[in-house]
Amino acid sequence: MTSLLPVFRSLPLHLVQLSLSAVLKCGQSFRWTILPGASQDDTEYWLCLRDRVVCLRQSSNTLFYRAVYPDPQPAPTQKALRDAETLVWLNDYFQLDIDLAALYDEWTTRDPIFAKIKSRFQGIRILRQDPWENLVSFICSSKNNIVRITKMVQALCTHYSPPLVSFPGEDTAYHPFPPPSALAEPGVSATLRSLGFGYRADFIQRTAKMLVDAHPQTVLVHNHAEASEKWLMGLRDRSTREAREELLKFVGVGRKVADCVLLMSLDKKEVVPVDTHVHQIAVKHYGLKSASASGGKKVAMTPKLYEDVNSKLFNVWGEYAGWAHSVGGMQPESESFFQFLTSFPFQVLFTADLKSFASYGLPTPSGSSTPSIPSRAVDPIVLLPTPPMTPIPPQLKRPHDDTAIDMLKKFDDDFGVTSLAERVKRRRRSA
DNA sequence: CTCCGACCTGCG
DNA sequence: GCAGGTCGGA
Repeated sequence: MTSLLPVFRSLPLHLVQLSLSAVLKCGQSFRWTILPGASQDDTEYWLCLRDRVVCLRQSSNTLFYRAVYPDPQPAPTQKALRDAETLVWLNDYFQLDIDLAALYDEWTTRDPIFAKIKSRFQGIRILRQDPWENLVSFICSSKNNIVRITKMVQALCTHYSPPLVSFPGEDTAYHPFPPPSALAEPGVSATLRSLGFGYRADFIQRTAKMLVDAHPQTVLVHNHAEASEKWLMGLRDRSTREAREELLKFVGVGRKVADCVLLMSLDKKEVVPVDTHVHQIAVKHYGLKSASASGGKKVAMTPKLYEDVNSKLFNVWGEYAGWAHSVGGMQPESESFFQFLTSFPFQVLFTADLKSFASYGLPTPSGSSTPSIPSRAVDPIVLLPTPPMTPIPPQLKRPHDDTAIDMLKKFDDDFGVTSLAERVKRRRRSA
């Protein structure tokens, strides 16, 4: 089994430019499989594309990549081509031509609030995702949380797209994201409801049908993008306003979802999607005038308010405001911040790997400021073992000491909030 | 054009 | 009873 996995190739890339542990679980893409290793840089991230499963691993200064195919024994020339393709995909998906360090510098200059939090959240960048997958994923996101969205997207793939690769002795096969035509059939809606999609089931089926009807398939080529997917991709070349207008025609797609898609798959880097938490952050940290006097409790997100928040943050952060929001949105008020803190890889860090916090762009425990980088990061490509597919040990699922709570208190102090430590305690008690 | 309730499911 | 939203009718 292990022998079927190709060796890793390496790409020089500093953690400042990309932090997989932060980016792949922060609510942009919901389809990455996390295979935890003994330590953080043994962790692997797997994503099933149309024709291959991409596997990534990261050390402080290197990104490691390989891909697994349905046909594991290609001709040598084919093999080289595949590696080249994977590298091209990586560059595109992570937008590695964009210098994130330079952007952080610019946001630091423009925004003292950003300057204060940036060291904790290094390497957070916007992915350049597939528009169709992105659209469906965010239709799922309304009134929802990351964990459940992840389950829904996974269910979508296993039920509506044939497995691309599977491994003997493992129960999980890897499925690509299903094409629009697979979700456009009338029966899909009922099936998705039975899978727990709730009211989003109808949105997804109807959106898929609208797309397929408007851009019918003339020729079906296996593993290739359908006409409607290409049309969606073409929105990258339209203006932000035009592209948004098109997206808003779909059911289940309001301003927030449309803006997420514009930012995360249609190259509209200046767009800041506004949710209730981003709104709160804009009021608290960026002096947005609160609509409801001093109370500031629950204000309905009207189109006008949306525009106010949106343009306010654009003015603060500038041309790459949407990218800045993915970092600035990681403030203690934000739900994504909380989910990020309590999500799996983070919790293992809390308990198992405190010394290397800084290397993951995460808060360093007071006292230690030196990120300890494992020395074998120099040449781990062939030597690294295949990551274990064992489930997460139960004792690692929750912090077993109070270190995590202490760190959260430090966050609370720094930001003048009192919620995080309490919320984690509550959550732990109920677990 | 703004306001308001309903909508699935899951978790506190 | 409410959640990172959207729809449709008043």
